[in-house]
Amino acid sequence: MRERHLVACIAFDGIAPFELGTVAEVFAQPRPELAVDWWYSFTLCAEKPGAHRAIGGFDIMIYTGLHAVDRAHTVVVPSVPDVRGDISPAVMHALQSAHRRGARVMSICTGAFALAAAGLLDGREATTHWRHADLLQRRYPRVRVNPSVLYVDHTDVLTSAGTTAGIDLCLHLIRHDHGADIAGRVARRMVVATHREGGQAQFIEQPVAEVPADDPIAEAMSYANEHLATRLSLEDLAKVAHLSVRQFERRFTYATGASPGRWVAQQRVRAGMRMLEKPGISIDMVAVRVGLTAAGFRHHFRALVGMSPSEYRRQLQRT
DNA sequence: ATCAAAACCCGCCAAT
DNA sequence: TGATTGGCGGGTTTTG
Repeated sequence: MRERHLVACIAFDGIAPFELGTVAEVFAQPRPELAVDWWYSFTLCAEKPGAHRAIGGFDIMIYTGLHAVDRAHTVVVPSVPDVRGDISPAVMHALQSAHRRGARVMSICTGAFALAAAGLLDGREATTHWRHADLLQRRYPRVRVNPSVLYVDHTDVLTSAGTTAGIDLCLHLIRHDHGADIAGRVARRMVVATHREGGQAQFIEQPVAEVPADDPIAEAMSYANEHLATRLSLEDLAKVAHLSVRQFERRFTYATGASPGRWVAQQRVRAGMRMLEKPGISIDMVAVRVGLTAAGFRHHFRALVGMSPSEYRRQLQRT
């Protein structure tokens, strides 16, 4: 058992409970079932310990001051209450010295404003909720704001977009710390998508779960997921949904943000990715299992993941 | 790596 | 009258 990995999360008055909850769920929840040799130790802290009002009108009692940040290996800022307001000097200083010490500093949603105020994003690419991207850019011109990704990872500094993208970033960190297999199991425990790539457009990707279960589109989606190895033409899927091809296309795109063909290709790559995470199965075999030729699988994999299947697999070994 | 054929995607629009 | 539907054309993407 190596030294405990300390995660300090900084809260403010007006804290966003969802973002905070995300971080707590990922890092504070004990995971004995994972059988990893270390896990995180989570501390919620604030400049002034005591009751802090959360969005929704309830109070969160915080017992620890910013000194928790001084010992943390990872510092999280899940949101700031006012994107136009100033960050207190004490918080800025805590972030700066944590970063100087070599701690990882990450933000979710508007938390990027705190990182930017502390100067940690100067000259670097960063993201935040798309609604505040313009303001972030205007207030901190030296930050290269990219509003169309889910998260940006600079290893030492990480930023993520609105709300659920924070989950993606947390899972991304777990993937880095513990490997894709563990990250996938945590994701499955949380019942969220295993792996949404950081580079994906914020608007395009929508979880399947947002489609009501009795929706014909949802039926076509689960049919597709269960029959990835087969052909799955537009016509097939439209038939499953009991819709005309044209209407199916239209409603599918409306429901998911992606056209049927693209979505199916994505599902194929994702399924292939999960298979690649287990050693032993050849890439050609994976391709067949997800309904693509080897060349087609490589092609789509690279387009979606940004690296070849073999690179992806090699990268997992190194963790 | 290249290329033709097939499939997909989406604006358009007449018919419900 | 406004919303929904579904066929068509043809530019774009995928496949083999």
